[in-house]
Amino acid sequence: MAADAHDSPPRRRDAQDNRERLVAAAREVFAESGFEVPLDAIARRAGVGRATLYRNFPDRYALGSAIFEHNLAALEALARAHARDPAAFTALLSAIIEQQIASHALVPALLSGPTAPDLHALRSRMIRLLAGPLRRAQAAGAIRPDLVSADVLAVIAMISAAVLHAPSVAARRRRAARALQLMLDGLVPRT
Amino acid sequence: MAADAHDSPPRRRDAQDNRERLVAAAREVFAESGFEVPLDAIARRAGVGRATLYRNFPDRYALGSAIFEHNLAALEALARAHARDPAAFTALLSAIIEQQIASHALVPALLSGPTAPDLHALRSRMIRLLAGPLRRAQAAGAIRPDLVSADVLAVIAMISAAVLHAPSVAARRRRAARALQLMLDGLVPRT
DNA sequence: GCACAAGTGGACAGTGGTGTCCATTTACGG
DNA sequence: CCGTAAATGGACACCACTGTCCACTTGTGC
Repeated sequence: MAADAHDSPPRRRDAQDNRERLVAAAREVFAESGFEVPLDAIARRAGVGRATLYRNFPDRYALGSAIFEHNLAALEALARAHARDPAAFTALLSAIIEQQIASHALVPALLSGPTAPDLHALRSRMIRLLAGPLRRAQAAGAIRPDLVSADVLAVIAMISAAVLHAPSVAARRRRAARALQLMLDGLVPRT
Repeated sequence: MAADAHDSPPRRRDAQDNRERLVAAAREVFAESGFEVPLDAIARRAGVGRATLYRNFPDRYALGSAIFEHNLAALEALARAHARDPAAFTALLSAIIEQQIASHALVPALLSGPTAPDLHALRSRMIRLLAGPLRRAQAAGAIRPDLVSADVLAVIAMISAAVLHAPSVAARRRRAARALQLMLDGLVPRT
């Protein structure tokens, strides 16, 4: 899972560059055209041949994992930064949505059934990452006590759905904010 | 829009039967395999050739519209039945979700951008259908007063997303109920 | 610089879905 | 019954995407 740099003979610099370019291109293209975009487009955007893409990532989900991995590291850092903050949970939720707006890869990766092998590990990390903040938010009375991990994944999927078909990034942000507001407050008026 | 039975020369009975079989098959297949299923599968299920399918419905969305039309009629009947009930809104919401569980065609049809021509009319009917019950629910204090039509479509999309990847119809129902509960009450505890 | 392996990308065949065409079948009116 | 036109469905050509192969190019250690 973290055996990158020490046991295999070091890769050529250009090869490593291409790999990074591919991940960056994938993030962009997924954001523009959704997760089901043809892989051709990603290779073209990265300025490499198809073969290079397939050599680095056997399929679409491997690419998704790479992006997901990257995002997850950022979220874990954020969680550590808010280690004692009862508002960490909602901050993480916002960050996750923002990532979804930027890449469109996270949620399909999160939800896809048993399609993906290592993807399951990433999903577990995501759940583990949220467990602490969720518990703290519940203890502080900020989040309903009956909310469980599966609910949180569902909530993420739900807000993503509200965002999906928006025409622009700005529109996506607006809709995400509204959806999060409705989700937190509920449709039934308070007091 | 409702010029079916009087101006064109009456169609042959078998042709009409086939058309109905196709719609029924489409509803089943969409429910089992999602809206993006190959049209072959629908023709096979209906026991007709591909050409017959294409003659009746130029594309996937025409099929979606036909199902949608049918569902919408049922919802309009339901709305009339609850014409004075302040709980009509939530009843309609539940019914819509239930339809989505049963067909998977409604929400993609509702959301798809400018892809579809007559589909826009159906979406408008849906919004109009919900407007009255929404206003009544708001007047009764059952639904937050700032909720607008666009929000309602978003809410429908959100709950559908929570349901999408469930392995069975029973699981879908369970998840739909939970999502609706979270949506109505909100994630933040009450009182 | 040079040799050599790592890496590349265009070309290629395979696959699955779409939409159309036409010889044959089937319902309907007389 | 029979003639006719509507209707059918399998065959066909088409297209987009996938995944692999191999002759060539490019970094890297000496």
